[in-house]
Amino acid sequence: MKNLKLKAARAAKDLSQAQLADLCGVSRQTINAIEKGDYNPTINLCIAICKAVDKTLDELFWE
Amino acid sequence: MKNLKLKAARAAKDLSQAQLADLCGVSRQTINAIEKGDYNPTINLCIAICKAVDKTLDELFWE
DNA sequence: ACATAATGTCAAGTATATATTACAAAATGT
DNA sequence: ACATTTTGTAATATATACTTGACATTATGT
Repeated sequence: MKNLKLKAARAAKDLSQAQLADLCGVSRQTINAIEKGDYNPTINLCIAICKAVDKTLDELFWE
Repeated sequence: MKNLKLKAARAAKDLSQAQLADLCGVSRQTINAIEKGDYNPTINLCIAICKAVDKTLDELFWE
């Protein structure tokens, strides 16, 4: 399932997938895949993403 | 860094590492390593752990 | 003191998260 | 219309999460 909460949070910060990837130290494809929902990132990456877009784990990754 | 919040939550449910591992569908060693803090589990496993011990991601995996 | 359960840890294997390169298709701005 | 940025999506490669099996150590109960 797509992660629309992440997509929205990223939009709210006016970041492209590439910029967010850069902030998190991962590739753009990884961010793309996470938003698209077809994989299972590590908790450390989730935390890095949360910090970059100013959200918490529960806000972005809890159903 | 050790995850003492997880250790406490597991204790509060009176679950052994092996029992928790079973509930989450992973090996005991994986739970042990996560509590010990030397690795970086996937978000799906974190969510499974949270559900098993009745906590949220922020409660167990946010600093 | 003994038995058993729970935890810590190691080595070798398998599965999968993530990287890299590359290209096509949508958006967006001018 | 054109140019540029952004996004979607492959293929192949590498790092690492997780497994299995095994043994040692520390708790817990009787």
